[in-house]
Amino acid sequence: MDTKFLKIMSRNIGQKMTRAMEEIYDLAGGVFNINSPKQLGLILFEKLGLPPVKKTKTGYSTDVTVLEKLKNQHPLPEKILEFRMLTKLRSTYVDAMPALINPKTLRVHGSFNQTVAATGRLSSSNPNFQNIPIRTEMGREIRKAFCAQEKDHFILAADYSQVELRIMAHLSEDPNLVAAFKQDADIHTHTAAMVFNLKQEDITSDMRRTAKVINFGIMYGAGAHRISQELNISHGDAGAIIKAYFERYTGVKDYIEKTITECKELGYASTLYGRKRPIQDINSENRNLQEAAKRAAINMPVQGTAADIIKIAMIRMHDWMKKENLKSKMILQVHDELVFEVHPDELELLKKQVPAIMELAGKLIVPLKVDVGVGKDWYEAH
DNA sequence: CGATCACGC
DNA sequence: GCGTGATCG
Repeated sequence: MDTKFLKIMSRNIGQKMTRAMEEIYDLAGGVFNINSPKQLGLILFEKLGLPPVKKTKTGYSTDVTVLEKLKNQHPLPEKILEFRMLTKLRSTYVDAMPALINPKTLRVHGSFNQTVAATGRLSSSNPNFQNIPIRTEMGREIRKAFCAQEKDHFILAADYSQVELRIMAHLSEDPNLVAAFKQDADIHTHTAAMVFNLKQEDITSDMRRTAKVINFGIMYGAGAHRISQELNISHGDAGAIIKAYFERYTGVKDYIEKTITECKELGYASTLYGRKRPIQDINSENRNLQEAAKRAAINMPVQGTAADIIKIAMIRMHDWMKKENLKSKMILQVHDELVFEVHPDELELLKKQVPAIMELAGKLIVPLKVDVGVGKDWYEAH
């Protein structure tokens, strides 16, 4: 860990927080606890009279989707979002990491839990290395603190490209999806072309974004309800897009139906390698419970098989590194990614062998693809 | 300690 | 869909 970097970052975020806080109190016309959704709800929806978009069990929702929708009506919601991002980054990551450094090793040693996630994934705790920010630039900066212990050593990150969709292609044997991966097409652009019945070169970035939501949604068993929320479109439009998808990817449709039927008969869903997850609620009388169980049943073979494959890769990686007496270390797993601390003499070897071992860990009817990055820290390695 | 929110894949 | 953690009340 680069603790000097984290210290500076903490100070910088603190300054931004103070500025945001002052602006928030100004816009709200008074002091309140910004971290309290309850107090914030009163300010937004009663004092300022903004329209409450969504409710929670206990009152007004103030989550990111709500505040995004209120952005164009009042300047406060955007400032709240900024403040929330800053506090999240500082309290969960920037200030938490240094406290977890082991004084003997000067490293942070988290736990990878093998018997927590129902699908067979690992989970990570104290700290959770599997949710270090990457999506926003400010968050991503935190990864600069995750660096090699010794000078001249490197961080190497290797991640499976679209592994879950490739597994869906294998399990469903859908000709369209299989062909896309055999051509190594941009899968979201490919799906957009299918759904909107256009040539790939005519796909706009907005259509691609829609297709990306659909691709992920399919693997989560999402229906028109969730898709409409994610894309901020009507329930009817979302339904039409899903219908178009299943008309083009009939193999995926059949596979999903088969998975649910089989789960109803057996009481479990399983991965390609036979790992089982009991899903009792699949035959529940309660509609909500049964629908949730269906989504879990659809997702288990995909998410669980990806977990099986990366675990096979990790075992083979360890055996190989031991046999070759390597000084480099496999240090993190992030569901579809492995991270290594690399001795400079071994860099070229690992750059070649790590993706090779990962790509061979699963035998699918479509190729597995692994992208590799190298740098002095986790930020540069991506 | 449940609820809410936000970070990741 | 699957997780962990900070914070509030």
